[in-house]
Amino acid sequence: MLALIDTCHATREARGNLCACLEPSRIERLRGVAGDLRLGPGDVLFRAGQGADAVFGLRQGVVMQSRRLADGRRQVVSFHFPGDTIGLTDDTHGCEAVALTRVSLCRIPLAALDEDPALAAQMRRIAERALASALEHALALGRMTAAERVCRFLLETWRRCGRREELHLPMRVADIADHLGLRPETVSRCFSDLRRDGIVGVLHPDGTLELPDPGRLSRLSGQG
Amino acid sequence: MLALIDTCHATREARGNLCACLEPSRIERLRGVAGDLRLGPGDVLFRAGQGADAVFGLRQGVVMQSRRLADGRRQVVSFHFPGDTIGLTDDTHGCEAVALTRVSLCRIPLAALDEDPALAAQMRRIAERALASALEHALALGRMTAAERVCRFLLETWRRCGRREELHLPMRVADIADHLGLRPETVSRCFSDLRRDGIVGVLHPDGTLELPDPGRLSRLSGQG
DNA sequence: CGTCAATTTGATTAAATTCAATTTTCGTGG
DNA sequence: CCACGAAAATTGAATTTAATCAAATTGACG
Repeated sequence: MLALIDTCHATREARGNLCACLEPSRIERLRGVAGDLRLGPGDVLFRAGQGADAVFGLRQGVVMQSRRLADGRRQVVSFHFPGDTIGLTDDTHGCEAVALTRVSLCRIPLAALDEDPALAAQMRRIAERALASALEHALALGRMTAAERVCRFLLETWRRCGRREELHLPMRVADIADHLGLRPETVSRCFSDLRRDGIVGVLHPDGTLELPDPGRLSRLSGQG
Repeated sequence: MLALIDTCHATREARGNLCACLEPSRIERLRGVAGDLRLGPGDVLFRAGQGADAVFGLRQGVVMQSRRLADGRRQVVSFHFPGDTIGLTDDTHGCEAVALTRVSLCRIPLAALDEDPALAAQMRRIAERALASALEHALALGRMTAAERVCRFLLETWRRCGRREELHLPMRVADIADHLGLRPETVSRCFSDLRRDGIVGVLHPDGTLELPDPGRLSRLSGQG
């Protein structure tokens, strides 16, 4: 567990790591309450409607959060990558969280927040960032074309995964579609167009996609 | 100012009143730091990009928050009604906030949060609710038809305004359209259809709309 | 009463969905 | 290692929804 929290701390990013803000002494204290968790592809971290008594720091792997309307229509709320904090909600989970790959998380009981004001403050910052990012996403859904949404998604994911040459996308096309408010066929067509124009490389069977020119993606994503 | 905070406290709702959670002694302390603010229609509370050093409790009136893409496309992020807390963000405002009516607010410096853990905790709850509501909205934008979005908007606004027989809608059709990711013409057509079917009454010149049967609206809003 | 802006309504167009068919990928077992 | 079957992704054609363009109506305000 010691190693776990250290790794969690090492992954620190401006984005939203719960431990990122804490001084060593605080982290020391956190060790006592944080739990370890490992999941495989398809495993459920929590379900919609379930009570929330902890948040999770994602160390390794990719997690997807989604909601459903009664008639089956699905909205994929977010994809999470290492360093992200998952499970932030008001007493009851509104979404279901599923692992898309092998995943390793550390579990932080909400009770720990009441005991540590610095942790609670960091939690608020994370909630604020999540809110800002949800509003950005709403702007994309409400005001961007299909092509723009796909470009923005790739660009955003690229940024969040460390701006490497290649992107690892373990989710299915249908998941991306439900994230962007589109149909899988539409997402597929957008990918094909981007490939044809040389803006993205081929999508390898393992989910790896090459991004030769993120700058061009940016221009196509409606002033991202 | 005393009366202001009392009113703010009196407006308490489960929804998101900053003062709602506080015991009288806390509120007493808040009096020392909270400021009063009054705006008229069209006045700007804050702009996008501006640093955020305070949040605002809305006592009276309606406030609209919006963002813009570089090419002019606009997303109306939210409408706020009495009892709401406005201005929650990560250090810099991502939206512009404008008064749609005469508005009265109390201003709470963020510094006050550092001094009062209970206030900070309430702030976190408010951020979490705002996040949940932003995700709901994203679901609507991504997965609902134009008619469903309009019904959901009316229903949601009706709930937030105290479930009265009539609804006060001081915003323009274009504002609702930019909120729902639609064009004004489309929103207008949806309203006309609802009127034709007797689901809403006439929209009076002062912005008042009668809602004879919220239950039917609910059924039309995609399992709202 | 006249002007301007906002809304409403109508006709046409464009974008994305839907339906359908084909190809590719992936897991399983021979 | 290769063949087979199921699931996913891709591509094509038709349809639907909402956007766009355009005109008429309504309402606010001097």
